[in-house]
Formats: sequence, structure tokens, C-alpha cells
Amino acid sequence: MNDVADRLNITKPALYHYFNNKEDILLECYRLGVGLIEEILNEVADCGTGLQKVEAFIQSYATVMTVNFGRCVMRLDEGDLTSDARAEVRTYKRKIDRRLRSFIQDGIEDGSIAACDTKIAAFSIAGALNWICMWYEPDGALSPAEIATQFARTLTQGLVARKRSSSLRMVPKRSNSNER
Amino acid sequence: MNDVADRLNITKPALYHYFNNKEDILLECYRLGVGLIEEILNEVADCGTGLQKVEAFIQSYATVMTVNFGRCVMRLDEGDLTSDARAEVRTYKRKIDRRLRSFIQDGIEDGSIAACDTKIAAFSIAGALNWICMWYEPDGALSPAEIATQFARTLTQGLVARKRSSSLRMVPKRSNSNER
DNA sequence: TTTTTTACTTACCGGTGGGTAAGATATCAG
DNA sequence: CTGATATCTTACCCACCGGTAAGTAAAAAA
Repeated sequence: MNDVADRLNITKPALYHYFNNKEDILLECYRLGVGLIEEILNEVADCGTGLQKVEAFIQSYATVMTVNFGRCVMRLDEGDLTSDARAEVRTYKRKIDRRLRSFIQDGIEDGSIAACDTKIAAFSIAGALNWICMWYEPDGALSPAEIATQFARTLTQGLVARKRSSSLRMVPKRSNSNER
Repeated sequence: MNDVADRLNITKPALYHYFNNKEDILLECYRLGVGLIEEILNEVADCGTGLQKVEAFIQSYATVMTVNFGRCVMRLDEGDLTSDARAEVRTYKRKIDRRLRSFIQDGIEDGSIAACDTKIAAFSIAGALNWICMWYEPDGALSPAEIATQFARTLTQGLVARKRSSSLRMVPKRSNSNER
């Protein structure tokens, strides 16, 4: 708390003028991060096949994970929250997870995604994405755009080499619309 | 420390009879976990194409993440280690990461894996796998075996639905082992 | 038997860190 | 001007937690 206050050029009691306690600050950061994610979820919600939605989701989510408040969403450990706060956080998480699963389900239904366990597939994607903020560093070799694009590709297409068969490659004009 | 000692039915000073400090205990747990991972890495090291090695790696690593000491490897936050310990931990991590990347590289060279950025691909896989211990619960709906198998499939094959083209689909008798 | 080593215990310490009491200064409403 | 409210400070508190001092009991070595 002292450090936080220092960083803001105020004293600790001034901090407590704006927040009730440490957890409130943490939660507020978390809420900001979740806000970012929910924003992109809404943008993504209607943009083609299930596969395309998942792809767009990955692309956007990966980008969010490279910005400060995005990282908060992941770095927060449920373990050291009071039960009230934990409940709130879990609600957010569930909401995002459900959304991702629904995209996958859409894809299975419209034929763009192979039959699979949506729960595990969603966990797999979410894990890869959440983990980004464990290794990403702003001044590192990989740019957010590169990461987002490669992740979208790897997670949807897999690693496996494919014979260039028929007209399978339908992913259109989303080459790299994410430079910012 | 008191809690740990309690759990072992001894007092805190007894704990300090066996370990120098808290960090040592943490590190020892970590080492046990890394030991498990390196074991499987060696088993995997020569078992076919690059893709098959990656697949075997995923399968095994996912399983490790569901056992206690496996979880330690991931739950340990570099942030609260002394620089010595951090150096050690980073060495382990680098070793594992390099190994995974080499498998991917092997696959690209032998044609079983599509050309991609090995660094990002490895991060993506490692992230999905590491994240497992954030949601896995021993008494939950998903068994370690299911998780491992589905992860291996999803991460290597991707989500995308593929036309049954030529002899590509070599994964046999695994129709839908994921009901529940 | 004596000595040493191993395996602990009770009682305690000091720093850290989240949080507060009480007051100062400034702004704003009436 | 008066009183209330918002914004911030100095000085302090105390629970918790990592770690230790000093001593005890039992086993192993001599």
C-alpha cells in the first residue's frame, strides 16, 4: 500500500480516502480488465462462422493480455480474496468462459469446427491466452500484433502440416488488421 | 510456516531443522515437479516425428499438471524469489521450453508440422498446459486422462473442421471418449 | 558409560504491512 | 461569513509471519 501510494505521489491514508481496503483496489483493477474483455466479446459476437468468432476472440483477447489492466485479470489469485470478492470474480470468469464455449459450440453446429469437448477446448484456449501475461514483456522481441496473429492461427489450425487440399483455406481479409 | 508445520504434526522450529528457510521448501517442491517433467521429456525424446513428440509431450505434461508437485512448477511465482532462486528456476524453465521448441522444430523439418514461429507456438502450448492447474480439481468432472488426450488433440490438430481428405486422418478409434 | 548427534520443543523477537486516529487545508453550499 | 464536505497529512497501532535462542529427549557412536 505504501508503494502504491508513493507511485501516486500521495500518502497511504489518502489512498484509503478513495478505497476501503487493499482488496477493493485489486477488484477495481480487475473490473477494468474484465471490462476490456467484455467489450471485445461484444464486438466479436456476430462476425461469421463459429470458427471465425473464436479466431477473432483469440486475436482480441491476446491483445488485451498485453495491456496493463488486461494482465490484472489473470494475475489476480482467487486464493487471496475474501469470499465475497471471490464470488464476484468467479461470476466474471464464468461469463467469459461461457461466451467462448458458445462460440465453439456455434462452430461445431455450423460445421466450421470439428466435434470436440467444448469445455476442454475452451480451457485450452483460455489457458494459452491467459498465460501470455506471464511471459510477455513490452520491450521484448514479440509485438502484441505478432502474438495475437500467431496465437489465432496456431490455436485454430493446430500445429499439424496439412496438404493444401481443396478450398479449405477460407479465412479471408483478416490478414493483419491489428497493428494499432 | 506454522500451517505447514501443523500439517506435518511438528512445530515450526522442527521445520527449520530440515530447511534453511521458506524459500528452500518452495524450491524443493519445485525441483520435485521439474523432476517429473524432465522424466517425461526423456521418455518422449525419441518417439517418431516431431508432431508425435509434441503430442506425446502434451499428453504427459498435462498429466503431470494434475498431480501435486506438478502444480508447484506452475504456481510458483518468480516474483517472490531471491535472485539466486530465480536464476535456478529460470534455468529449469528454459530447459523445458527449449526442449519443446526443439520438438516443434523437428516437426517442421520432417514435414509433420506446418511452418510457424516455434517460440510462439511453444508458448501457446505451454500456456494451455500450465493453466491446467488453475482449474483442475481432483474430484471434478474431468479426469486427467481425458484432459491429456483432448489437449493433445486440440493443440496439435486445432479446432478447425477438416474435410476427410486423403489419408490424413490417422488418429483412430477415438470417436468420442468425452461424454460426461 | 560417556559423548555426540539427531530430532525435536517452548518461548520469544523484530520487521513488515494493512489499516486508523486525529487533525490540517481547501473548496463549496447556503 | 458559517458550516459542511472533500482531500490530504503526520503519527501511530498491532496482528501476523518468518525466523531464532536455548534447552530437552532419545538414539547412535565411542
